Amino acid sequence: MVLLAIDGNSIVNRAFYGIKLLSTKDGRFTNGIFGFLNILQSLRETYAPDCIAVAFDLHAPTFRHKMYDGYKAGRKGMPSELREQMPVLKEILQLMGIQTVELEGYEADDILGTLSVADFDKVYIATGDRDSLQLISDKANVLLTSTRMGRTQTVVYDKEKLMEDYAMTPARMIDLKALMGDSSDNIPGVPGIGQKTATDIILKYGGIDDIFNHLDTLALSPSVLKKLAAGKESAYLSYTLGTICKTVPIDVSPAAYAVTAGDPARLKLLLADLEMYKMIDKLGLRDAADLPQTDNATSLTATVCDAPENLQDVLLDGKLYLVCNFDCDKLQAAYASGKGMVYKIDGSRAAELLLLLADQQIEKYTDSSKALHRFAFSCGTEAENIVFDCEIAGYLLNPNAFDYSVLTAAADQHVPVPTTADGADSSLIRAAAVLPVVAGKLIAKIDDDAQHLLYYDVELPLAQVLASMETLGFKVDKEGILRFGDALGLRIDNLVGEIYTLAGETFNINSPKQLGAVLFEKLGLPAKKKTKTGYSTNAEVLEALAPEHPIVEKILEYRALSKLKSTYCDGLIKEIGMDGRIHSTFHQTETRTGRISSSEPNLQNIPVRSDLGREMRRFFIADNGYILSDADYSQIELRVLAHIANDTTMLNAFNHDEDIHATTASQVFGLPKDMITAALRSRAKAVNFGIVYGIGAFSLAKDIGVTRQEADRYIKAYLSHFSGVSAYMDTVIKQAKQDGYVETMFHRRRYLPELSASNAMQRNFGERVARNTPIQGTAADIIKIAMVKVYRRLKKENLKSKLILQVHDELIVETARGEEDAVAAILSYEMEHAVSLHVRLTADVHAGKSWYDAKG
DNA sequence: TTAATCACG
DNA sequence: ACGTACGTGATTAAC
Repeated sequence: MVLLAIDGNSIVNRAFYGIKLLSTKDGRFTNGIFGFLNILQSLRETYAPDCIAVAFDLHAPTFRHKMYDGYKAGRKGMPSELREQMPVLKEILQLMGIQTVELEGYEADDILGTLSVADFDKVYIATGDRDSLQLISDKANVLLTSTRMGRTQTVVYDKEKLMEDYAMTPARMIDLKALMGDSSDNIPGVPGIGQKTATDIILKYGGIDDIFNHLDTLALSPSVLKKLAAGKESAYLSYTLGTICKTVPIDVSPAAYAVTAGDPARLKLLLADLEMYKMIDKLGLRDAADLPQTDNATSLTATVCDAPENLQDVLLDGKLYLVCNFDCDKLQAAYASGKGMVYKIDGSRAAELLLLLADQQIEKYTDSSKALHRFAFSCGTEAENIVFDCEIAGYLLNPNAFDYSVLTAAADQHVPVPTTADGADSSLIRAAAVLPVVAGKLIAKIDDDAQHLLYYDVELPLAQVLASMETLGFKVDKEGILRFGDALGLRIDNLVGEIYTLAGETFNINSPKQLGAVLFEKLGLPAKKKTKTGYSTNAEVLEALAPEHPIVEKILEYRALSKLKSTYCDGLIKEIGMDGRIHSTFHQTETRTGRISSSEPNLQNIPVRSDLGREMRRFFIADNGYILSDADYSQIELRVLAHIANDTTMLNAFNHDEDIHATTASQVFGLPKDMITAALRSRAKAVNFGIVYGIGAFSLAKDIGVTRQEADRYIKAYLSHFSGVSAYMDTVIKQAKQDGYVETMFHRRRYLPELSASNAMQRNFGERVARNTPIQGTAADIIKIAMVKVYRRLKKENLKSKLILQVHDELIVETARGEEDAVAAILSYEMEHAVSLHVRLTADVHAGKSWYDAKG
């Protein structure tokens, strides 16, 4: 019989500190449980144990005080975020059919010690605690695990490996600890003797009895001998404290630890409640009975059949419920659910499906409407009347989630998912089968959360706008980019040569590690900052270093140019389609704040701040017969803040068309407007940014190069003069702590489990996010509304001009010649009138042949 | 796969 | 005492 004996407290601690805080929507933390179960499963796979025991501490306070990693110094005990997970973990283990062991007055490792000498053929002791290495024997191995950044590593210790790493037998590990002590365990050891000395002594003379019985004959330095003599009593006490008990009165019969069937149905329910859907699959529980519905077995099998001759017959109450799989915009397979069965529609019937999609009368429910819109566009038609998109609904309900698939939503909403005969499309079939019920549940929640308008009038229509932008793409001058890239390449080659000469050697300049070695070791420049892995070599550090050595400036230029070449020239060239245009993907359910993101390629971070970088935009052009119209909001986030905070000073400034940074400067520095210099205005601008981001004096000081105290004064002055903002910052956090989430003006929601973290850093982060998200998110809501309005106007007025890009506060329309004025009027009107605030919104519109020219 | 860096709003 | 502003995505090196 093989036993896997797990130190529950130790492993769950490793998991807790090694994985960032995860929580369910309603704020229950789950990262410790999640990590523990992952480690448990991987150990089960590797060692295939017949028996499992998970031991937990339940020690009387007077017994050995073991502190856990991460709060050794604090002596506070387990943080509440972890403590609350322990009973749930124990319940899960019970439902898994795994024995947990705890006994008053004993720690987990005493229980492990006892089991390690029980009547098993092999015992694997899983722990994160090196103390247990003393338990190694011929049949007992220690699996020492560590978790960092969500990844677990396990080192197997048997006698040989212990000898290799520590040159000790298991029993000598106790002697080692008796001499060197262990601060995290409150084991004193011999004062003044550390690991190195202790190891030396033990290797030469043996255990503490051998040492102390012959103390006067040992060939050791006088100071060490003196310390040993003085610490004898402490050493023996430490030996006792450090010895793991192997005689805990627990059941040691192997049969008691055999893994039983447990209760898969309740386990599945509990894991679903914890929103650990992947874990349900991982533990093989996907097909476990669904508890609330166990008596209704017939409804739990999806019946799949070929679509009827007339596709209209797949409708359910006149509605189309559709789950699709597209590849390169081509329909691979679609499944529609209705009338108690699931219909398969394959690619050959794409044309018929399109007719259904284009039918204004039929309401469509889907897993991803953007894909449907793209499909329709690519076939030269449009998908009409899509009333439900599962992905978007899930995103609005909780933008912190990992995926928004129909099956995840079903699990989330406790909708029983049917099984199917195994097939490649199994998940599509099951998703289609539950889509009507899932849609009903999610829509009810959307309404509960006051997100009706956001869902139906903003996000659903926006999906079509994004699909259109993706389909249209942005025309680029490929030859121009190639030429620019070649020119950059030449200059880069020269720089590389100069850098090698100045360094006196060749090395990989792209490697921060090698670069650090050259700058800070070989050339002896002063290292200002360190990263986890070595010296920091970022632009901020290098700029400060530039006067010290001519190589630094070369490196900065090299960095800038190679970034331009690799990311923008080479990177964009790869993404140019057969039509000479770049078709980025726009993500509608990616960001926590409600913004859109762009990838493959990212068109939202094309350079603009530096002169050379901005040149890239000359290659983003309009088609023949078109020009580009570019409209951007002026200070939209600060205007949103003025509105939300209802701050009279700020509202006045905006409504009188004042320069907001100058106004801030005048308030913060107590000077009349005409005494505000460019430098003061620039500082005030940084203060305004800081306010939007959630401000800290340190960062502000770093940003504008004043002392911390100075920055602190600016912030205090700001808040005293902008009392509305000051009040908003307080109330939003109070509200967030009370509700567990923050909202934008249009009820876009973001849950903030960080706010109840006991770790001050995490909590501070939560507070900054609470201050920032309603601002950034409301601005995102507003431009999304504007996009839908602009798109509709262009369409309604039969203009050839099309919206092709959004960059957070900026819209770009590829404008047909002759439509310039109409487009400019539409952009500025719809952007400025997207919503009605207490401040005017203003948008600046410019036109030009390239993005470079069109950007004011 | 993660860390460092840097591009954008 | 400790770390240090919000939100993204791409590239490179190195494990």
